[in-house]
Amino acid sequence: MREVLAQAAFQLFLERGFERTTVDDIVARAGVGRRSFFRYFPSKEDAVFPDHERCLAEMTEFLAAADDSDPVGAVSDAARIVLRMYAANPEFSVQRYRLTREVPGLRTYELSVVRRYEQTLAGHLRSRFGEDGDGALRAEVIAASVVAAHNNGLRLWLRSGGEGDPEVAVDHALALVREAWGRPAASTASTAPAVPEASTAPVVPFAVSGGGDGDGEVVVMVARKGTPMWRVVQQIEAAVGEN
Amino acid sequence: MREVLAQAAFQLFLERGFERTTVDDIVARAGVGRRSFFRYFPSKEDAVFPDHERCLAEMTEFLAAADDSDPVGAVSDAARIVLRMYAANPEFSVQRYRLTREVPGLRTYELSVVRRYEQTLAGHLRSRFGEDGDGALRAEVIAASVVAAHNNGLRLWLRSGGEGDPEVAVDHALALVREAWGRPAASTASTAPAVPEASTAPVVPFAVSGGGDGDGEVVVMVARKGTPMWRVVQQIEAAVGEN
DNA sequence: TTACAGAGGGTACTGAGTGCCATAGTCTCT
DNA sequence: AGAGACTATGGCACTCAGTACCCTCTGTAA
Repeated sequence: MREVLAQAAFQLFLERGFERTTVDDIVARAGVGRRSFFRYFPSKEDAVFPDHERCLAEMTEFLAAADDSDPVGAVSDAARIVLRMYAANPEFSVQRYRLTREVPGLRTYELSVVRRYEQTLAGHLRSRFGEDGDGALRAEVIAASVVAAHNNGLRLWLRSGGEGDPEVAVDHALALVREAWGRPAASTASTAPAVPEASTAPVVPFAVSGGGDGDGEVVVMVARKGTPMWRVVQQIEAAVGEN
Repeated sequence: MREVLAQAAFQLFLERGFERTTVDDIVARAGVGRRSFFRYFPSKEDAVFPDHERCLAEMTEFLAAADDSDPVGAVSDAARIVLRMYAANPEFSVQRYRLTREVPGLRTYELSVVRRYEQTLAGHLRSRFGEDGDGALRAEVIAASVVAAHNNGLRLWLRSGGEGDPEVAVDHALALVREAWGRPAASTASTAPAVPEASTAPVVPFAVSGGGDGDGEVVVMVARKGTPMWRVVQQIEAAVGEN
């Protein structure tokens, strides 16, 4: 039934476009009641990505069983799981890609899906790197890199119409990431110098009327050297105005 | 009017929550017609992020004027523009952060905003790296890394309640990215293009010696109203000093 | 047979977002 | 001053996604 609905929906989306297809249209073609649609898909967008939940679960399971010795390799392999899901149905994936490119609502929805993959990868890396120090930072940056690399290779394949093997492009992209992050780089983390807090107002803005029309007005500011940048900007924004 | 609506909306979101606030509630509090709301904000979510459009335009402008010698440094500095927008209104940013964490719809919306920043950065890198070979790949991965690093530092600051200087965490995070992807060394602040614009210099900084030790020194700046924020900041950074 | 459970269907409602038109203020040209 | 145009705003009606509530049907166990 879920399958029937997903297929009916996808057909209609290709025929009339996503926005010009109502849920009533979908359930009419599928021959079911409108209420049933929302039983199987929380939203209209979900019908376009019917298999991501399963794929996400698969990735989670894979990472839980992964070897601890090479976390970056593990998340790279986890990303390949997603790739294979796409590669398993080239024509569907390509059509969906074209559809998603056209429809802003679907693009946004896809972002939230990708984000969940990314967070799953980041969570795994975090658990290996540790939460403290730069562990969380490295985890998130590497996860983002892996996802970006994967998506680059995947899009390359999708734009080609689903011809050939997508894994070669993705492998190459992931190799580039591994080259940058894979080896344990000597962290030259220099603890940033603490900026002293000025108790007195660091910035004193004056608005001075200029030519006569309000637009040529000039703002004069006085700041102490060493004032934190954000505090200066805060004052200036208030003075210069948002326009 | 836009401002009035945004404030009324944000108040109500904090009071009753996002979903439990209808557009009718907002326009009632703002004292305007319902139709006007959608004139200023395409969707209810947009009212929560009223300044991202301007910030994105600012970033685009900044990158268009950026030096070609150090693309990674340029996109890092571009990311700092976003940071400063958050830092300019700490209490608002923190409240919005907490709100966004709670509401799935807002999280998704924020993702689409972040994505646009990322694509802007990637576009700039792509134009410098070249589209061919690994140029596009490197551009997208580095853009994703920069965004992830920026967001990590930003979230750290937001979770702290907006205390202190967010730039130190973000600088540190961006340094980690630069270490992995950028060329060696090159402090970010020192690459700031030194001045410029003989025609209409928007900012004229003066350093005036103060007490005797260099720390009490005072800087006087003059800016025309309507000057792009990033240009002002650029000048001030050169004058106030990097730290 | 009744009791029950679970899948699907139907109806009415809320609320976001849009299209269309009316009205008021402002600017310009003569 | 007055006609015409342009812009900002309000009002109204409509579509459609998503939800709450209740109904029917079917199969199973006692």
